[in-house]
Amino acid sequence: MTTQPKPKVDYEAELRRAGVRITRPRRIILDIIAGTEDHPDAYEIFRRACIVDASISLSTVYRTMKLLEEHGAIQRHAFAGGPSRFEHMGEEHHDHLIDLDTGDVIEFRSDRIEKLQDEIARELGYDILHHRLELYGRKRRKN
Amino acid sequence: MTTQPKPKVDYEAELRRAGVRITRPRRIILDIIAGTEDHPDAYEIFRRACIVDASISLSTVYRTMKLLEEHGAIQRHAFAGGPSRFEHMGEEHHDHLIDLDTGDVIEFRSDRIEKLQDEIARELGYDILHHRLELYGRKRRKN
DNA sequence: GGCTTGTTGCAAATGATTTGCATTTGCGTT
DNA sequence: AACGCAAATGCAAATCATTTGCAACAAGCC
Ligand SMILES: [Mn+2]
Ligand SMILES: [Mn+2]
Ligand SMILES: [Zn+2]
Ligand SMILES: [Zn+2]
Repeated sequence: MTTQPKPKVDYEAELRRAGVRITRPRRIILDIIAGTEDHPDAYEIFRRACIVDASISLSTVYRTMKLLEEHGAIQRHAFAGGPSRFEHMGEEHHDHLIDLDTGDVIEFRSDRIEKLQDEIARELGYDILHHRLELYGRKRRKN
Repeated sequence: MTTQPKPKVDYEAELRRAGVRITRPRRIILDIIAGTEDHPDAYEIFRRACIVDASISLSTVYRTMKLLEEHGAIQRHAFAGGPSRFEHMGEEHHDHLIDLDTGDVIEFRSDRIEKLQDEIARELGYDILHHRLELYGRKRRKN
């Protein structure tokens, strides 16, 4: 009955194609992360999944997050001082600004920074496989 | 007896001034982090401390790291998939490139990236208190 | 040298995440 | 539609990094 806002990608088909069994818990978890724009942690996903099916276990959430991560369906973020948080793999890469007062996570993207990172790595003789850029701050006092 | 390569800052005096008691374990740990240029984790610091005084406990290492961090004497890094690692607070800020094959940590600094970060935060209405920029990569294949 | 209070070592507690295992289930096959 | 088997699940117990309670101990001050 609960219809998710049309997901950009059909993860279910994609995973099935990769030989992954689509079980009931997996489908539920997949719908949750495909249907949200925030960055929930494992326990929050578990909580939301329980609303749909109270028999789902936290272990399965963890196992599924790892599986989805390995298949490139989701991304894991380890923000400072908290458990891992997840989000569906979006079309375009972005980094995050964390509001230290509210905990809000704001997404942003800077092609210039991305480019500079590549240049730096190149100069050091490296190829970047992935990176992590997080800004931690608070709302500017409008004085 | 063990003389460290002249530390840039006299943390001991600095801490004492702040009302922190300089105990034997603290002095030993302080010497270790002041005298190294790498990024050891708590257990590695514990191991090195034990060479000087086998009675030091891991708890004390953890407690001391937290204390030193609060007093701005050291910096804590939580690189992907491992325990926290520490380094003495250097004169100038820098970010890190982690070699995924060897685990080596390479330091770098880009004023342009630092500046862009500020601009981005400003545009979003934020002031950055601190940030985290880590590049994960591997040596470029010289082909 | 003794006093007061912060510090230590040790063991037990925590929080996040993983894992062993017996039971269940997805899904290609009959 | 029922079978069969490997893969997935739930639950409890195990791990890992880090923290904490508490009694014994030691820094800094008179
Ligand atoms: Mn995001
Ligand atoms: Mn460094
Ligand atoms: Zn980025
Ligand atoms: Zn930086």
